[in-house]
Amino acid sequence: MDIKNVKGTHDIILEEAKAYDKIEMTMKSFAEAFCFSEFRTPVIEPSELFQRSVGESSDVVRKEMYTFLDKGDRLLALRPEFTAGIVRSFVNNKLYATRDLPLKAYYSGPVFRYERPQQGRYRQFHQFGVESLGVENVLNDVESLFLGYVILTALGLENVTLKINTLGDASSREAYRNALKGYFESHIKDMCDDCKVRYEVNPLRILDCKVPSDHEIVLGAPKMSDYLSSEAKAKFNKVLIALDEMNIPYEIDDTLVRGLDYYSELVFEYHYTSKKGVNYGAIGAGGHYDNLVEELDGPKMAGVGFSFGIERVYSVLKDDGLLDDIVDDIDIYVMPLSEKAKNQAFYLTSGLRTSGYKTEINLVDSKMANMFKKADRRGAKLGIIIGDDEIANGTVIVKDLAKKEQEEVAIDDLLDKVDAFFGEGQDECCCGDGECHCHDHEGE
RNA sequence: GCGAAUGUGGUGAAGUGGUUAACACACCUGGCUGUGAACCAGGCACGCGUGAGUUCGAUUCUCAUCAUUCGCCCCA
Repeated sequence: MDIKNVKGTHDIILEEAKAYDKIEMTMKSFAEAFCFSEFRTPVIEPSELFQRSVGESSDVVRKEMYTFLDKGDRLLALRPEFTAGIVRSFVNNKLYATRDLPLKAYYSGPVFRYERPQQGRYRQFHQFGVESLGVENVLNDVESLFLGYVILTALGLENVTLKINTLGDASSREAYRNALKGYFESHIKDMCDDCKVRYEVNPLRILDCKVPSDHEIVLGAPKMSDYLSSEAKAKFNKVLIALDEMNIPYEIDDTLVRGLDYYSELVFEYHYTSKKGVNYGAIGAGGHYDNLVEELDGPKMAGVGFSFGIERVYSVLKDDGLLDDIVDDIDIYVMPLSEKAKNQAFYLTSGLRTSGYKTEINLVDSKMANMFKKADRRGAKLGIIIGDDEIANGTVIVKDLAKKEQEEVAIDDLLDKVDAFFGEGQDECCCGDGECHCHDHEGE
């Protein structure tokens, strides 16, 4: 086939899909425990939504958005992130007036950015995240930050580095912005083209520049911390105290600015280096925003949130061997030995399936040896063999595939036999209803 | 947007300016017509990303193009 997946997209299939499911279930269950509620917002939104929220000066909007005209000449965009859509939904549905605040939402789904694909970077990728809207207490900032930390820990990641910084409140940023403008005024002519644009739209972002010659200049720039208002300092300190109290290790990184324009006050990133020493950079990030809700025509209220890149979390977990326990094994493999036996075996298989056993049947003509091979490949624990002799006797052969022991069982006794086999030596199913026998209920 | 590497079957891959494109794994068939191993005998790329050029002749050389992967920027 010469039709291939679109550049930068990837198929999440089979065992990988199973792993993604586990990751998302873990994230969701903790979000629920923190009393966040799920929001499912559209993949397509008016392009303007992101221009106003994420910001014209951000690379995400400037050059990475998937925008297009629909048949009604509306300029739409595939969402490059979730926050804008969540806030839009919050405002459209007037939740600020009808629900208790802060309104706490979580989300999970695909997002799109037109970038050059490479390690840990896709054009369609998946994010899980949360937003608290209408926050007044910095402890709500800490709540989100802590949730992200708890999730990563629960997934088994031990050496998460939490980097935090504060961008200050409006007056702090205004003062700092002016200071930066003043500092860079004499240097800007020697700096890269990106920085020239940043100088005009958002001088703060110049600090993020990685061009070596520019970096020299950046080193001499004024520091945010010197321009923080006393209120901003106090807020940031409250966060730090809370983190200390909760024994969450962090690093203050005063070069941390974030690429989306709506952040103010607290910003943070979760970094990770795998046990093999591969630095995956930020696997999740977030922060506080004072003006976004108002910017999108809602009341003046602050929000805070973070998001994880599921692909990156997956890579990190895989690299550290934390996904090795995920298997897609089946319970029972049914092997009919004749055309006539296939029918009988099929009815029997259907019965086992409705009883909750993951049962597969071989319906292609195969030699017995091949069927055993297939049973092994699928990880089946039990084999059921049925041939013309068994049909004549009203029995089947039930074989413990690991022990290679078998016995002939009357068809009427089959389910009891199977129940007995899977009942013993295994923990009681967490569903507790005695019906479900699958082994995949971790995280439910 | 910039830079680098790679492109041979189901998979991993070797290879050469010229007759049958190694080898291994997987898979299929038969030996063995009801039991998972092993063994034996066969089968499995009319094709070496695509297009053009050089040449008597190209999978092998040149150019272009596309794709993949990786790095930079930026980001999850």
